[in-house]
Amino acid sequence: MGATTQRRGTAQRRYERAERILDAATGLVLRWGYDKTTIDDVARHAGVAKGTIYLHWGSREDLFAALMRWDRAQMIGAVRRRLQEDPATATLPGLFGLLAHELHRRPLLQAAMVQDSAVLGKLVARKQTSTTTPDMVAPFGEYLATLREHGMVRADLSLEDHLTLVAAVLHGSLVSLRMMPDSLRVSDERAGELIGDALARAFAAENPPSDAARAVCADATRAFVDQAYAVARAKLRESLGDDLPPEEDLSPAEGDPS
Amino acid sequence: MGATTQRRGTAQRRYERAERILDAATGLVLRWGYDKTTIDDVARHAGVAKGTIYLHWGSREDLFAALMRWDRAQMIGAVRRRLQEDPATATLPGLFGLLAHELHRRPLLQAAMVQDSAVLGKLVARKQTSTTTPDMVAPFGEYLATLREHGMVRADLSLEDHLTLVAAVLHGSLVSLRMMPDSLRVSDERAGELIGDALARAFAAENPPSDAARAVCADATRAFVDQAYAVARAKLRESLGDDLPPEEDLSPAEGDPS
DNA sequence: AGATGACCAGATGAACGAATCTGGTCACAC
DNA sequence: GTGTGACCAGATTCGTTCATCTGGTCATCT
Repeated sequence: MGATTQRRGTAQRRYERAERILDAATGLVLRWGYDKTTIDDVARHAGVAKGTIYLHWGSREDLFAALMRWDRAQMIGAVRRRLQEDPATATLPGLFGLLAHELHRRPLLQAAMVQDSAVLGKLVARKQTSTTTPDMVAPFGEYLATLREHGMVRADLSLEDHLTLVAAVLHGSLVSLRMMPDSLRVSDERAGELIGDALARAFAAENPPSDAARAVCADATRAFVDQAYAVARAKLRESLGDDLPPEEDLSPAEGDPS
Repeated sequence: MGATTQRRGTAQRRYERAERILDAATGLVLRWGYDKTTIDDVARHAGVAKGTIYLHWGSREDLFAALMRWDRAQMIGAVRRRLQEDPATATLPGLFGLLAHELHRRPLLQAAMVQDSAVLGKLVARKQTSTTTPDMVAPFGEYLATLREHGMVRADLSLEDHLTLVAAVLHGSLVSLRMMPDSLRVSDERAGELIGDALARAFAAENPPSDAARAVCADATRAFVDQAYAVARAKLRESLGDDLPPEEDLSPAEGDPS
């Protein structure tokens, strides 16, 4: 019993330290850009020694890969939590609106999505970040198929059509908001609403769905997000190893990237 | 009479030469990028002497400004021509679909819109290209107001909302198409359809419009495009001066940027 | 009058060497 | 067992120099 407690204490402290390092790295990359952010800087801001970082990750590259995965897992986790808190959001518009909203709150993921070389520097050339996550294409296709069977979305759009529109709208909203003159800019919140709504309307079938269809859609939406979350967690575990606590032990800070 | 004919022949030849130069410059910028394209290169490809370019434009910068304006005027001209040929396209979805389609055919305007530094090089940092053309914001607002009065679009979206969605979707479609894996990519034609359709659905009012409303909308659409074309032409005239023939004397090649 | 291309001042880019920086290591301290 | 930071090889940066390039000019030719 005591050995188990001690073991848990150590892993918890390691995870918290990893988080501190990831937090520090995030802040510095956003401020100075990837190229200018050194391991030494990260260590100092995280309040650890430089060598300590190598206790968590084997190389600089691994640290920054962990960063993206961490932010992504947190975003999907936040969407999932919102879905759980408010069942009314378990719809197609709800899902896209939440996704857009969470994405708009995450400058690092935004930078990755728009391949912002000011932030990501050499990472841009090296990693061709796709707006689709390959692992999630098939599950998204299945989710859409479920919606289509229940008359929730138009039957005349292919998976490619759907992905094109989702990618275009999510991506475009990030960039065009930045470029919009101040007098014409809408809030991030509003942008999220507009995006969710526009996609929902673009995909909506002619006839209003039945209540039973809505219920199936809600279940399918939650299942899809659960799956996305599981994939994101698995990826993050590749970067954090045993430092990542089991799912039920998430730290309270997760979901608030500050 | 004879002097007038001679005058016209000279101006026509000047305009054609200007077009040859602009055509050559376009091709080279797309191939080598703005930074690598020299005036000497342009002259050689256009089959004129280097000094001849300075008979049309005072500086390298002016030449490349003319380039963008030329392409833009051609795009809007093409949209306008399509509207005239097929009155059924004089609708909101028709307009956006045509715009998207023409934009997808114009790599230079695309590069400007997405601020592609591979193509535009130093021009990117210098000129903060907005996805909105300031001169066209108010006319677009008026066009929307007309549509709203006649129940053609939702009454709950502001001008900012509309612009946000238009900018996001047009812009996003350019970028995300490039980033989509080959197996998932749709054709440019299809992308244009999807975009026009999505925006139309996003903006559509609840109730189907009357035939009278449709007619007003068609008139308003044509008037809006006419106005956009006039603005684009005025801008182009700033770059070409008297070399630009009056509107009715457009060369047959205009509309086919090849 | 109009087109041309050699010329030139200033800009650019490549090469080089020296100084500095940085990712990764590991002996040492606790 | 864990955390540390001095150390070091290689990478990067920066200033200097010089060769080459390029935008713009204008005397010359047609």
